[in-house]
Amino acid sequence: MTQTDITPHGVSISVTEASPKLGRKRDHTRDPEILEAALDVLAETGFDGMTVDMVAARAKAGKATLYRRWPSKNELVLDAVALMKKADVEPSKLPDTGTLRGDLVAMIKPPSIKDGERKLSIMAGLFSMLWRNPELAHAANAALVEPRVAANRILIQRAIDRGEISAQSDVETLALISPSMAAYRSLILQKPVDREFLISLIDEVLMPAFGLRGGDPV
Amino acid sequence: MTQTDITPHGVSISVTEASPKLGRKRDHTRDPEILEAALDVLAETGFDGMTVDMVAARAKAGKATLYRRWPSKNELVLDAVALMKKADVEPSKLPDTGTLRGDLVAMIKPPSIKDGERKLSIMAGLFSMLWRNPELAHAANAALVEPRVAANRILIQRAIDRGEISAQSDVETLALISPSMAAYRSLILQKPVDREFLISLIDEVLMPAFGLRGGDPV
DNA sequence: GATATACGATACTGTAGAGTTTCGGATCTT
DNA sequence: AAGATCCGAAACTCTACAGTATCGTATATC
Repeated sequence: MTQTDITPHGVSISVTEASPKLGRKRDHTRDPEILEAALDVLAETGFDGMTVDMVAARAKAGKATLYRRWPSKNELVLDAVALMKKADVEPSKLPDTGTLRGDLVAMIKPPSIKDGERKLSIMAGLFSMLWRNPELAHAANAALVEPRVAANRILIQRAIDRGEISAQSDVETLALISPSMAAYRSLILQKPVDREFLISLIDEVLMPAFGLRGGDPV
Repeated sequence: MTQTDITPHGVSISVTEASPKLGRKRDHTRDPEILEAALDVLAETGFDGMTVDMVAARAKAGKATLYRRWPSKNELVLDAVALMKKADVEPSKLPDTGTLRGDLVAMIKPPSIKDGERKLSIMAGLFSMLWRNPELAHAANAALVEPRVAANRILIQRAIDRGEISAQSDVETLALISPSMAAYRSLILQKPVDREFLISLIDEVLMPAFGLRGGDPV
């Protein structure tokens, strides 16, 4: 399971599997580039606005090359979304400031905000598709949202463990607040999910919901 | 401004405006039926999956009839979404139980839940479209979400006025919590926004955020 | 360096659906 | 009742795009 072994989506095209004694090997090193291009186009135009030609052009690849690797636009997008999982937050890299609020604030550094914005764009682009494709809906949630929710879960659990917040707290619901409101704000209100918003979210909603008071030290 | 004067979307097609001395008048009484059919199809298949033929079939109308009234599928959908505004919650009909929690719980009676589900379906169907059409995004928010947020604002303001919750409460942010989390749960998690969820939302998130304790008397 | 193969570019095919036109029948107006 | 106009149905055109096929070029393997 190497790093480059990304998302073969299980579809083996070559049935004959003839022995390639001579010639050129299939260059799979460009797969991630193509998938990233697909994500860009997806985020910019949405699934239905997105054409395979756009993706090919963006990746400077031939359309035929894309079809050599993915049997359809659907599979391409599915793989592209799956690629996002690589950005999973490692538990060991989570902030550990000693207070829940400190941890939450530490989570919203600029690179994280930008990453979040891209994920929301991709999510928005997927939506019409999502509605008719439960498999994709699940994959999208797993790749785009669940990592952040999982991180929140860990931070909250830590706060419970050190007695900062009540052990009766509903971790599952609480971990969903921030992603929920960020998604709504971005996807529906089409307003930016910036530091100011996230801070006010922490102080106005999250901290009270944890039974704590929001603070000013940012 | 009569009741039936729904959504002329400002496009006057008849340039000549010749005097129709004889014959049959255009039957605009069916416009709402057609728009409701459009909303149904939209909720079921999403904007991009929706075809004008589907809408015509559902409304038992000819496709030509639709195009006689709306210049394009876009305008049709725009008008259909605008139609939803009719379901605006009248402030005078809002519950007034004496406590904020009582009011909030009273808001989630079954018919309201069903209405909310339909709105979320429509919202989901619109999404890919929304992404490329800010005008529609605004109209959708105004018609589908804003009414509920406005109702929440009123309930919260009342609670402030009678001293139940702090006057420093951020009404705007707090009014958004419930719609945000409901939308996220439905659109992204594709889980039902049912009474159980809404109650736990009130008790686990809203009430603490208001500085109150959730109660059991449902 | 020869050769087989993958590559990017581009031309092509097939289909689905937006929007138009046509037409016989229904219905409002006088 | 008569005539003008609207209706639903269905056939039609046109365009966009998914997916395929072709071709000259580039490159890895031998």
